[in-house]
Amino acid sequence: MATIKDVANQAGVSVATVSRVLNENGYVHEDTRRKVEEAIRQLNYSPNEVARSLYKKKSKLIGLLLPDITNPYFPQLARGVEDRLQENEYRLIFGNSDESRQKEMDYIQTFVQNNVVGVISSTNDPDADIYAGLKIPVVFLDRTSNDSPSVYADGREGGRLAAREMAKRGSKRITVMQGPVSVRPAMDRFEGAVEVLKELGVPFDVLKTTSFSFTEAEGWAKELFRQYPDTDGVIASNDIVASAVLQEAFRLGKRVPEDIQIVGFDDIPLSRLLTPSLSTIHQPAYEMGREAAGLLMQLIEGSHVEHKIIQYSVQFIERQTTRKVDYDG
Amino acid sequence: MATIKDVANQAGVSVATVSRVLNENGYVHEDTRRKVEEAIRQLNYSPNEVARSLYKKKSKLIGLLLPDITNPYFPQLARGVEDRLQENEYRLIFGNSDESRQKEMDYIQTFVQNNVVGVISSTNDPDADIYAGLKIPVVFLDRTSNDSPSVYADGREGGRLAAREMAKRGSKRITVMQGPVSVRPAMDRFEGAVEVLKELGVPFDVLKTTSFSFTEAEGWAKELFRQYPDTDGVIASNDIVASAVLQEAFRLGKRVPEDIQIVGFDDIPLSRLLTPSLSTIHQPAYEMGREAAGLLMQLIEGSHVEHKIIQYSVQFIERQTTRKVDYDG
DNA sequence: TTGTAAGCGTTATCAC
DNA sequence: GTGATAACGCTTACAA
Repeated sequence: MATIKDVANQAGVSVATVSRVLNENGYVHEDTRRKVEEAIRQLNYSPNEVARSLYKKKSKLIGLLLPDITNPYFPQLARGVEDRLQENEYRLIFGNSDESRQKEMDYIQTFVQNNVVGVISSTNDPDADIYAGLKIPVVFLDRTSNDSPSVYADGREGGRLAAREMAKRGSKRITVMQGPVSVRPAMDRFEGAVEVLKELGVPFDVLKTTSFSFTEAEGWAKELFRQYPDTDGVIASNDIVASAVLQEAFRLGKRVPEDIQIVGFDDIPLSRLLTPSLSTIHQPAYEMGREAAGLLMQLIEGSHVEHKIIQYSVQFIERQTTRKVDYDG
Repeated sequence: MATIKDVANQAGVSVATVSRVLNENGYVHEDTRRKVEEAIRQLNYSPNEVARSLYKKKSKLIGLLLPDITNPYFPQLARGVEDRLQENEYRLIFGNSDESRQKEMDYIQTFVQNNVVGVISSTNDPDADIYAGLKIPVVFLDRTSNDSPSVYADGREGGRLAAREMAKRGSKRITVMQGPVSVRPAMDRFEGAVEVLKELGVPFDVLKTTSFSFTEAEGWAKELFRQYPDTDGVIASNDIVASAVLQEAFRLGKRVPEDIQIVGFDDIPLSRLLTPSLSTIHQPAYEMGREAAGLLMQLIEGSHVEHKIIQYSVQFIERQTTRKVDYDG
């Protein structure tokens, strides 16, 4: 690979001059600029970001930490982040934490070791020391904490919405699936749902689950119907689990939504391709990713940031796993 | 952040000594080692990877280029890659190419600028100059080309399998969905299917599609039944499209698999959660990702590499969108 | 066994 | 306008 020195030689100038044309600062005569640019072209030179980073103590790298990209909700967040970042030439060092504290710390450490200028994280513990001690901006995505910059969706309201829509559509014996307690959005949803159900006086049961994994989803679904065989409405902890419940309901010969209604969470792309298509609570994942990236870049570039905590509202997407209502309320 | 110099001061030794204990090379007295380690601990020091990378012209970073992580097949590849790499402390700079040549080149360039030691790419054009010109090892994943190192699945055989199983189960008027022509595995599947269908003399039609996107999948499905309303078997180009076809079939009142059989490709996690669950051609995506990472690391570490091209075999997963056969053949 | 110093490819300061 | 040169944090000859 050609270095700035090679370019300088080729153009018959000093490295300082080359650096000036590269960074478009300082004076440089039009003729020399042309010579330099020509040399750059000839040598197909492009600057070594590592050397830059070392000197400036700043890179064009950003660390992204997600729980598990294998859960279809996260790729959308990731794409939003990436697309927005890419517009400003930032690149991503990416890692999955699997909700493991250790992995999370390891990744954060290598982010720092590689001079990343900012971090976007969907951690379960935004208040952990690792984050507090960071000297670079951090934006929490799909998570929130006190007044740290964060972008997230209103899970609690999502839970309320789900419960309200179920009740409105006549479910009388609802089962609320409670996601992992350590995952904040999961708890928010759960609490929101319970809040409304109590308020409305609708009887309900709770099924605790401890993961969102595909493999376990089927297990939760079976467990659900084993424990509550005559539930007529399920508020699932996310769309994956909802899909498993839907499938299990069919296996048991129940009609959806006639015998049992189901609502999911997230609105992952596949939920509309199910049959019946899945009613769910929509979160604008892609947009949230973009927003987090935008916020982070503002923080990095030091401009004054107005709203450091951005809450997106969620939306009930009526599809076919819930019944129709022809009145309003 | 503390530097090696701080550690040296704190321990009352030179930076060279610190470096020696860090890298466990050269002689260092047990007592000094202890002093240094103590200083490291006290200062919570961890070496600057950027400086290392600059000096050694080698980082612990690897570039991963995937078409679109939003397609549920790719996260599995990505996880395989990441998990394997992580065992050896390599980290990932990650990008989505969207099958765009420009984006691809941009990413490859920044990979190089950041001193990555290797690249894993699912490009549509492994023979492009960008790759040929790279001075670092490249492994093609889910793709292959001549004798460049690659890890991929036998798409052609997948296509044959799909066709054979459809025919065996009695579909008489098959529609083969042809994926994007620029995507090699898609073409392989297609050709494999056509090969067998011709061989067997089963009449078939072809529906050309140009993407794997969720949003367009529904369009292809509608188009399929518009053009070939009485097809009784669909070989879809992947599971996403297959799901859309399944849904559309229901909408049109067709019974699956009685009236029409459907086979997908990839075996993404959600395919088994559909109802009826989707029969499909399984590719060991996670394993392939791991393998690609392992191969790349061998290449990086310069050890002799035996089989540079690794083809995985695929497998027909019989689920509920195909009929049962109680004889064999 | 340990220290000194050169060098990795940049940028920025300061002369000229 | 342009060119030396120090500095960024590390590793590795080479000396001691």
